[in-house]
Amino acid sequence: MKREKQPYHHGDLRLSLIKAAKEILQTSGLNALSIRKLAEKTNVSRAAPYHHFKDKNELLCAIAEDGFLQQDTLLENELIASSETDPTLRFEKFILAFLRFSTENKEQYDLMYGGTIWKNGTPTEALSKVSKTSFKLWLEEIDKLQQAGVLKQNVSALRLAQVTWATLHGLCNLSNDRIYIDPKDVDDMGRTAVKLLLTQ
Amino acid sequence: MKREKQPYHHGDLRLSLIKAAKEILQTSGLNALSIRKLAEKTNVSRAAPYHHFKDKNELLCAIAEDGFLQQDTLLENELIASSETDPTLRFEKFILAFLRFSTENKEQYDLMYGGTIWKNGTPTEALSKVSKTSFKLWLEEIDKLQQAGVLKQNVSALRLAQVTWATLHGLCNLSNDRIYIDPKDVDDMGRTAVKLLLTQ
DNA sequence: TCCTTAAACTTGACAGCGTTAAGATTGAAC
DNA sequence: GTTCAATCTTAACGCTGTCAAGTTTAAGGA
Repeated sequence: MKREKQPYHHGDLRLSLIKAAKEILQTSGLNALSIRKLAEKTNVSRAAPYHHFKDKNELLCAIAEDGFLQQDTLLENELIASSETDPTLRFEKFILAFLRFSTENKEQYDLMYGGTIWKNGTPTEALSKVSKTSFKLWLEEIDKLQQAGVLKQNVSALRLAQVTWATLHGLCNLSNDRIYIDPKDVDDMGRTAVKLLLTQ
Repeated sequence: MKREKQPYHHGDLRLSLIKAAKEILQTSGLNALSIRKLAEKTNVSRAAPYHHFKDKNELLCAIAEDGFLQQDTLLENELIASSETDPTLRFEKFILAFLRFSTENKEQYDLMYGGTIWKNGTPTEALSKVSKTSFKLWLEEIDKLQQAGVLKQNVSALRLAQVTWATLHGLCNLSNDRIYIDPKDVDDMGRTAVKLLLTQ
């Protein structure tokens, strides 16, 4: 399949690549995401993407970065729009919104928090930064809840944030990978997690 | 690099392949594990492995299966040998042993519980079976703890087992992928998780 | 207006991967 | 001793990420 005639300069290839990549991720998963298919889909040669990303890893990092921004605004909006003041319900809302994001963006979630990027120790500077910012959002929320007395106080806020986040992350993984959990139970599981973590 | 002269029939190639694969996993990670390298390491032709495994996925499943058996006996021994009767301490022991297994066998753990096999919905029959058996071990332990009153009773045993396991799994992932957690804190994190989950 | 330059893009090539088809070798069973 | 199925071989296909070398083009200075 030959490419259509295109102007020699694409215009905004970088953005187009990310957009196309996200589409492939949604419809066909990470395994199906290759630079070459991406190039074809963007009507550009195999090597063109390398003028915008050092290698495939950098492309993946850019997608993950994009995911963090999406997720943060989504969660912030959820909290602001809700105007929920009861801390317990606020906590539950946050958790359910997080779970929903992860199930609606499985593959991108995987890229954001999974081993593909992190295990090999190859996150971009930019990605490292947004991921930390994102965790800070969670940490602050947990801190508020702890001060409001709905979460245990015999552990440090950092540890509390880490462990609660691990719970959430574990649920997302179990659901996305379909191991030990039926995805349809995920909301119920989220509510159970809230129950468990609350100081009675 | 040519292969040494070897007898035409290897003897027990299937086992040798799994053994060699585990070595590569430990030393170089999943990315470095290819059928071809495996064949070379086993002094056998590229296509030979396909007489023992339908495809690469089946090989990976066999390694994961092996991991479940290892892990189960390790955890069972830990519990039996300990002769710890205090439920809380018993719980902590179990959790710490689990975390230790995951950090000492990162890549195999990833294969056992990660998306590589499960997300694509391609676990072997045998693998599905041992993984369920393994979860049952956890479920029984959690059930005992709930009946002993150290875990909350306002949720079903199954849900409790799933959520606590998600917490554990989340910690393993965070530590192995080195995101949000410094691996050296993992034990402390495990103890924190225990504190949080206990009714108290 | 022309020339230069650097960015964006191209083709061609390389090594590595999983996998299959077709044929060779062998130990074991009859 | 012959047969037969299991085990293993080589050769090849199409896919992948990546790089080197050359081409096109937009933009800026003379």
